[in-house]
Amino acid sequence: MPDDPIRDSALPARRHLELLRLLQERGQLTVHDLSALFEVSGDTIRRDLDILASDGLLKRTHGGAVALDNLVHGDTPFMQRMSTHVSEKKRIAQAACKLVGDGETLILNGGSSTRFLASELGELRNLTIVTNSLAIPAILPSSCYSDLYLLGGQYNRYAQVTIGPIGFVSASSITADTAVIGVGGISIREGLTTTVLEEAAMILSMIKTARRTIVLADHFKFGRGSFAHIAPLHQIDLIVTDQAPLPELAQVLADAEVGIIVAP
Amino acid sequence: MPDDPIRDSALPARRHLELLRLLQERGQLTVHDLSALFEVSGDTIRRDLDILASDGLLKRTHGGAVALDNLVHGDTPFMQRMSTHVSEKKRIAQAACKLVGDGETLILNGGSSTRFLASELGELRNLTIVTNSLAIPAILPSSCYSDLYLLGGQYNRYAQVTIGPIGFVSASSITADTAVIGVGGISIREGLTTTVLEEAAMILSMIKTARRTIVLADHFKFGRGSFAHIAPLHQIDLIVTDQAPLPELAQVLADAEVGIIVAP
DNA sequence: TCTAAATATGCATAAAACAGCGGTTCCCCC
DNA sequence: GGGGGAACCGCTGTTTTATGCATATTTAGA
Repeated sequence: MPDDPIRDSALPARRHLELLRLLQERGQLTVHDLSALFEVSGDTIRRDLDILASDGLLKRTHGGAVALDNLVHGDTPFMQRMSTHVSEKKRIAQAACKLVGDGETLILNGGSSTRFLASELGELRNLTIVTNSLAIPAILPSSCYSDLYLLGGQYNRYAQVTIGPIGFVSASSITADTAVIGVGGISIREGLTTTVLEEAAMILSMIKTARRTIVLADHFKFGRGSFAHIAPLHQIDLIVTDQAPLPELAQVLADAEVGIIVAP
Repeated sequence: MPDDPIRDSALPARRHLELLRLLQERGQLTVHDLSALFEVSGDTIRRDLDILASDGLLKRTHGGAVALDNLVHGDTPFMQRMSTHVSEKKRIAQAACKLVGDGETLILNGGSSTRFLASELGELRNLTIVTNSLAIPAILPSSCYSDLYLLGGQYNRYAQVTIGPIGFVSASSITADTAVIGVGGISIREGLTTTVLEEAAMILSMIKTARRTIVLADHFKFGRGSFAHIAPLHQIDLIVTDQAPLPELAQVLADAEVGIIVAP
């Protein structure tokens, strides 16, 4: 409408951009405020937020939305990552559990996804687990493992992991059945990526140490690339996710012989 | 006294994030404080905490919640040791602190005494710390160290330590200024002893890696011998305790050129 | 042991979300 | 120029959620 000064750009996309900018600035938005600001109904705002939430650009809540720091360079508080997309990660963890058998040797890296997996392993028995996460030993059900090894190295306070070489545990080399890896992004051009540079090399070692590699990734990771490259896609065997990737990425994964399991 | 007024916390999710941030900062929260801070009823806070607890993001307690990092694994017999002779161990830790200077490299083994020491290091700066305890990184004041290394190895659930060779950290050998060691017993006949067999060899390696060894031991340890022998008394330099040992042991220690510091 | 505080449970209320409907606008293509 | 369709928007009634309050119960601490 020509009578409106600022809001004449009635395009929804414009409103979405403005909305994200505001969110970045304030950390949270309420439907009520936005409705007044843009002079549209609450329903419209609600629909906008739903769309943005389904794109993983914000976290929808009762009454509005809150920001989720998806900066590529990850100084985002770990607890925040633990508290976003909780239901997706839980479902992924439960699906991944079924891929593991009693008595296997697992390597787990230290991310929020692998933590959820660790807490879901209660049904299994006699696992041997190797990890660089200091949180996993605390939450891992003690009934599921017979041996648990922690990889030594420099401690990263934010991620609560150690970073170092993994070639040896107890002074001798190891081979594992399965590496279960949480990553920062999965994209066609960059492959697997993560936010912490030093961690990338460590994760690659984990992949090479294991006969089979399972990557845990919610669908928001698809198409995203963090700055530290871990490995090309063909180095992994399986991706467990909550929603199938877009056809283009799916095709590339198929060509690379990477299986995809979508958690129900 | 709440220096940080939370202004617009209309959204529950925002409150949850803020709450987790506070928790990470303070380690523990009370329902009462949070209720005042966010200006909502205690019931609401209680429900929030329940949700976050069910997501595995914190540990619920009577009256509030604690961070998972600070959680000393529920019902380990280790907790009993943490809660016995508390005042003695605190005094010992404070006295031992004064023996450490800024910028030193410390090796700490994983016992209740060294944990108390770790929590008292807040005044120091630029330490490099090497430990096999998974609890120490969680309680160590982040202001005191510039680097923190965790020794890898097999995880002992009860003591929350790793057991393995310490010769390498990040693939290269190390030398430390000071090893601070908590032991199970100090006796004339058996020297230094501990309860976990595998740990004994590891502690001896720590002692040999450091130029100086300080043993933390409350007076109940004197004359007691656990079954795993660590080293003879002459291998250490100092004992920090809360009460002087009996003359006979004191004489042997003097002959072995071991200094004794009695915490006031 | 005893007492005060904290929790659990049920309920009431207001706000927000959801689902469906109809109107409008814009664009594409005939 | 003019359908036809798709997207956008606001409205209405119903359902869900968040919150606070009252009561009974449990817990922690003196």
